[in-house]
Amino acid sequence: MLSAKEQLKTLRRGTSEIIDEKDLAQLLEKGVPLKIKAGFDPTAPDLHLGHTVLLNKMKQFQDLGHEVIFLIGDFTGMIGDPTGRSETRKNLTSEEVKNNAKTYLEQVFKILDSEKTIVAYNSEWMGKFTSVNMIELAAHYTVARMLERDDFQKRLAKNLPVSIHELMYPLIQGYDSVALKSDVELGGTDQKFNLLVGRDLQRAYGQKPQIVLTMPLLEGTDGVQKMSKSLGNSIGVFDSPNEMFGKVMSISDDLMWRYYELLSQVSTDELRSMQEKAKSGALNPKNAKMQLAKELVTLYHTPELAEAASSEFENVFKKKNLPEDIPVITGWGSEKRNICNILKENKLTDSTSAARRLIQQGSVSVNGEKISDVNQEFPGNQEFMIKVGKKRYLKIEAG
RNA sequence: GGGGAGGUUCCCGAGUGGCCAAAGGGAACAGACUGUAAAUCUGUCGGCUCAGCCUUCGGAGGUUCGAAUCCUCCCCUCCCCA
Repeated sequence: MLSAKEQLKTLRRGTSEIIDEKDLAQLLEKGVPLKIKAGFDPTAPDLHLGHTVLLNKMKQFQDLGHEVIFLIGDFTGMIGDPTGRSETRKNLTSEEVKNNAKTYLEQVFKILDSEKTIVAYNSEWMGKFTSVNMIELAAHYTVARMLERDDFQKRLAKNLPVSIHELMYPLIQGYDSVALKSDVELGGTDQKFNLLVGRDLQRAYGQKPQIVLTMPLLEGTDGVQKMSKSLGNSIGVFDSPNEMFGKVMSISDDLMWRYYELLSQVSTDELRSMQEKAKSGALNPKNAKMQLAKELVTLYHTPELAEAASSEFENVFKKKNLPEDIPVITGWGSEKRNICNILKENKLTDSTSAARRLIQQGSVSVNGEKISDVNQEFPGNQEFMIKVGKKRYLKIEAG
């Protein structure tokens, strides 16, 4: 095991807050593996890079020889975490929760070592919880303290409903820490309140309160809002190599460093030197971004696919060659057909109106020649290539 | 149970009888510039057989030459009182 000091240096990277760092240092000094807890609600079965920030931190603990517990909140999932919510979450059925949990694990072990990870479900203990237990648990916390939470405050101020069961959520999550006797709990900054409740409850149940370590929420590709699938700014763990590579390349330079810090294995020292080189002009930020994209594709796919995605990228965008995976359809014979209809029918545009607009804006080309006439027609008995905007291609084969 | 506010195009949000396919902002898309950067600027942003036509403003009817705007009923959300 590394010295406590070295461990702390690794663990501090990208971290938003450690409560309390001194206590953590003390625990690490002992040189024994710590119980690291991180809970996941099985509500979002599609993992994106935002989720991996936390997983990376778990992986670091794991690599440092600690015991990482991946807690699936199958019980809490049925309640729905009110954190940051402007409205009550829809409750999940136990069926949905089960399915989501399964998908979750498949994705998670791309990062965590499945051999070393302990997977726990909080229904294991919560399912046996009696109503008496529940009331005892509830007695450890006051309404006023619970309502201090910002998200509840906002809702109350706006006269939006807060259901009683939502007040129970932090208590149950906190009780998980009691049940697991965790030494450290990880979570996003938005989880701070819940994580702190865990400390209070551990104290109430006669345990040593856990260290709380919060990780920042990763911004999405827009660089502003947190990464979320519903906002359309996410990079999914299961995105295809080309897609993932392209999305990473499209982020801003500032955001790139953020991604480096939170998603990459590049060491903190090396990262610092890269940033300096980029500043002085010795390193083209674009190359740094390529490297990051390659690293991430390697991690979630394979080195070979990362290499392929990288050269495909160079090929298409730098050398302006055609991409390799252009969809191909068979033509429609000698009959002549209107370009707008061709675009619409092959889903290159949403409607013929959209097709017309794009043509008028000069973003449609056939065989490399810009189309300007909305009424232009093409027979389907010869091969040609349509390009819409920068990314949409379609090849028509003679038919 | 009583009283009040409101439901508008992907989202937020103007619009109270014709000039409304509906202001403004955001998102998105396209063009310029580039490193497919980002930022910025410009344009587009319901549909169609596209200089014209058709369908939209919670739902169904009605008044009117003409309704997102007025009337009736219904559905939904929120507030206040009980």
